[in-house]
Amino acid sequence: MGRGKIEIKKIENTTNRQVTFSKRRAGLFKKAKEISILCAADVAVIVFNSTGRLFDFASSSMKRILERYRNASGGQAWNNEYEQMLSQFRNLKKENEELQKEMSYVTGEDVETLAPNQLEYLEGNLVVAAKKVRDRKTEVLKYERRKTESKVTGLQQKCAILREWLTNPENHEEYGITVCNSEGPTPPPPAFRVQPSQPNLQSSGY
Amino acid sequence: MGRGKIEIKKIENTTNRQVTFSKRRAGLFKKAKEISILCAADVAVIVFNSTGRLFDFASSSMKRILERYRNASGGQAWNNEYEQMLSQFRNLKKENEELQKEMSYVTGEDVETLAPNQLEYLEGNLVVAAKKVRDRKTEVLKYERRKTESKVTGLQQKCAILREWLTNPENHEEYGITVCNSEGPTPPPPAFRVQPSQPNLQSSGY
DNA sequence: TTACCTATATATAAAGT
DNA sequence: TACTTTATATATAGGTA
Repeated sequence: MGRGKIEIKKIENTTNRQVTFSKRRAGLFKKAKEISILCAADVAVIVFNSTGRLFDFASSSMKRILERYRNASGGQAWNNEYEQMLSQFRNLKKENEELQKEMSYVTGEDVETLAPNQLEYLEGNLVVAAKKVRDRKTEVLKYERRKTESKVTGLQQKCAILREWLTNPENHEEYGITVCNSEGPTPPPPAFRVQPSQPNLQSSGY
Repeated sequence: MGRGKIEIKKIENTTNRQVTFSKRRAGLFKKAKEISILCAADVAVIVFNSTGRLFDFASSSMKRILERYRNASGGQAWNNEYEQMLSQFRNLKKENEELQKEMSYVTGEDVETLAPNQLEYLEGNLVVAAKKVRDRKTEVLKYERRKTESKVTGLQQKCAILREWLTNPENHEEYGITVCNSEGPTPPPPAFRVQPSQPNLQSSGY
């Protein structure tokens, strides 16, 4: 339809291509509108031109048509992002429910449903956990005591040095800043990590 | 274009409408294909006919075009469902991480990061939980013992009756099936619910 | 439905302005 | 570059099979 017949293949001349695009886009949208009115159809057209610009037409709400499309196409041609998140979401939800259930067991709140042998096992775990916590508490307290003691020792040494200075003022230069900064010979604690209040726990192994 | 001109308004004759729909749908998709080839455009067309059936055309992957549309339209015309799920997803994830952290504390696995007073508190909770579980276990065991005892009593009664029958065979008809089914007078347990191994825990209150 | 026919309405390629 | 014109290609309404 035009002065000459054209082959359906990419128009290489840029200007020409843009002109044709504008004309045909208008035609396409007009046709879409007509079929939607004539046949009571719901139509959406989405077009990106070769430079990536978006043009769209929808006979009603684009949002609604796309939602409807997602339902009708059975999630088949839906975007990965959505599907992936949906599946991740379900997994998370399941995991969450299990965690909450376990949590309710482990706090002794929802144990009415458990059989005697399960109760036995749970009790054992709780006792072990309590012991671990108690042991750790002891360890920490011991470490802090040691730290404090070494601080005391350090201060005592410092005092001794100061006293020495007062007694023999001519030896001042022999002791430098070194002495003043030393707070004691206590070694760092075994595997003692202090982290901020929100540590990242990725592993679920317990 | 056709034998006669038609007004652009809904075609009331159903057959006619369906025929026109088929023809124009084919035309629309053809035009969409042509513009996509001629102008190197990316085109998607979605059509629902008046009975709700879906027809679609995409010059490349429908999935990709819709994703691209979502980005290009700035999420404006995106479906609520997605946004809502995204926010729910984030909440769940956060909740999940917290639960896992708590779980790791409560099993005594990840207590290195806790301060002495936190350890003290945790230990207290664990001891309380262990006691609750132990108490429940005792309760269940007592209940089961009672049940067994009443079963024994029932059987003893049955035996007595059978012995009685053997002694005085002429009184058989006085005792019916009733006696044989009675397993004892034990009342139902106080708030004792036995559920299958995977109970549904919907409430998160604890 | 589905496909074919054909007169006509429309769309549009290319040229003009 | 953008609008108008115009010759021609295409789409399709209304039939028929």
